[in-house]
Amino acid sequence: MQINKTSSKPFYEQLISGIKEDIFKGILQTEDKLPSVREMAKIHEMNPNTVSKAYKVLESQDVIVTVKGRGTYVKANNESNRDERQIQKNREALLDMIKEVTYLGVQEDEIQGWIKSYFEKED
Amino acid sequence: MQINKTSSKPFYEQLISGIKEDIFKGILQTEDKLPSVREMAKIHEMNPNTVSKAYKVLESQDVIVTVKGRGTYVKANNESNRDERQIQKNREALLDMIKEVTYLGVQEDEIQGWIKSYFEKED
Amino acid sequence: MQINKTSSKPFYEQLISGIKEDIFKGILQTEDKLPSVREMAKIHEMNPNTVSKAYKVLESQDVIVTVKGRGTYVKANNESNRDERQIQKNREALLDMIKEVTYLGVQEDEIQGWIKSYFEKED
Amino acid sequence: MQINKTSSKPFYEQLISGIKEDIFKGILQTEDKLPSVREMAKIHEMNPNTVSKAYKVLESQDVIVTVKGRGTYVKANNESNRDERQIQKNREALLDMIKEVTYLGVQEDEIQGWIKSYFEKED
DNA sequence: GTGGTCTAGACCACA
DNA sequence: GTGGTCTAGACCACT
Repeated sequence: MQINKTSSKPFYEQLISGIKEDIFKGILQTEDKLPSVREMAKIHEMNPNTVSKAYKVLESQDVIVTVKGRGTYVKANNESNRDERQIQKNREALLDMIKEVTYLGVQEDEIQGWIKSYFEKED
Repeated sequence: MQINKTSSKPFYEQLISGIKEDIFKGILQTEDKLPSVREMAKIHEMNPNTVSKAYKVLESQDVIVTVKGRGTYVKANNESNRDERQIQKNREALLDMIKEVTYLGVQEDEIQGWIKSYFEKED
Repeated sequence: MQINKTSSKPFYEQLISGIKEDIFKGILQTEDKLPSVREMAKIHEMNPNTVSKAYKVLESQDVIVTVKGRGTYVKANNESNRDERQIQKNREALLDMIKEVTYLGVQEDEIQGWIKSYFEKED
Repeated sequence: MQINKTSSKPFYEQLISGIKEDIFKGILQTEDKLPSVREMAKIHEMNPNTVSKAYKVLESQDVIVTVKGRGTYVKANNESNRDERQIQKNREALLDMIKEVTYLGVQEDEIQGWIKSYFEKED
């Protein structure tokens, strides 16, 4: 997982999506132990508070679970349990962006093309 | 155009996309005069400075022109003159967001569907 | 002389340079009578106050002279009487602009080329 | 960098060109951290909002990046990626100014001289 | 500590 | 009347 130090996206959000990505890709499996807050902070050269914040959010989203004195673990990946609120939020932001590029002169086909080629590359 | 006072999206950004949308939909035409800063502020019950900020951003994006002492006008939308740099930036941000929702469990079809229905609504 | 209604340059300044331009090109000769404030305002569809302001500035710069009850006339074109203050101001603004395009990646040669071709075209 | 409090040029614009100049001269290097908004405000005895405004413009021009909670940094100056649109705009404004000084009695040689000596000074 | 947003209110230039 | 600049001061999000 890479943290982009010059991105306008907050570190803690980058951490969150990074961890989710790792789970999605299978790099992190159910029951796997995550690095401790301090370790993770060292790895990415960031403030432990920032890592802590990310873990708290992930816990509130039922993605990980923290056991006092033992550490933090990946929860069973309940795929059916989509966070619709989160999705809705992202959907709106995405449509805003579509609006933006449309205004810049990009047509629907072109956008769909971007997405298609993105998913092809990912395979 | 509606300003959502409880949204986390700043007022001035809401104004910006609202105005762009109005132009895109043809509600605002080239050369049309926008409400004055003070009027717009009154309409949406916000501070003139906030409106001014939105207008300035739109001007820097070549969407409107503002002439001191006279007002603010919609600029000709020079679609042939695509700002590839700007498009590239937005394209990247868009793909980041796609990545994001993908990890939230959304499939490619679903995303393509969102976009399709967005463009259908516009017609 | 053309007044650009959507330029960010104030009308009265456009008028001033327009008149100076006409004098420089010989369209307006020494002792020629300028249109009255009201006429000029009608011609360019602007407020008489705006024309009046331009005339006042030109008068203070010794370019024209107003005779009460008779009208406004072009003064003897005293070429040696360069308005150094005005030139200095423009010189600074020009260098600021050079700084700007330099920052955008334009080299000295290219800029000198622009200017050269500008003067060639004018001949 | 000096801010001229009596100049008609707005503070924030003076700041913008001052910072660009520092970058161009190498005083500020890629990835360097700029003084914080509040520090910069203190240094030049101005309101933090004014500094903030300058930083925002510079960010929209891709000159700096600002990361919430961390500060503002000089971006890599991607010279190969010339923004032709922006250059075109400045070129027109520059030629307008040339026209202006020409009517004030300045000759082509003199203008070319200004530019030449500007670049010589920079070395 | 960092920057971002918003308000309120003053003063100026232009039409 | 229009927009532009600047200040002072409040509150919020992120590190």
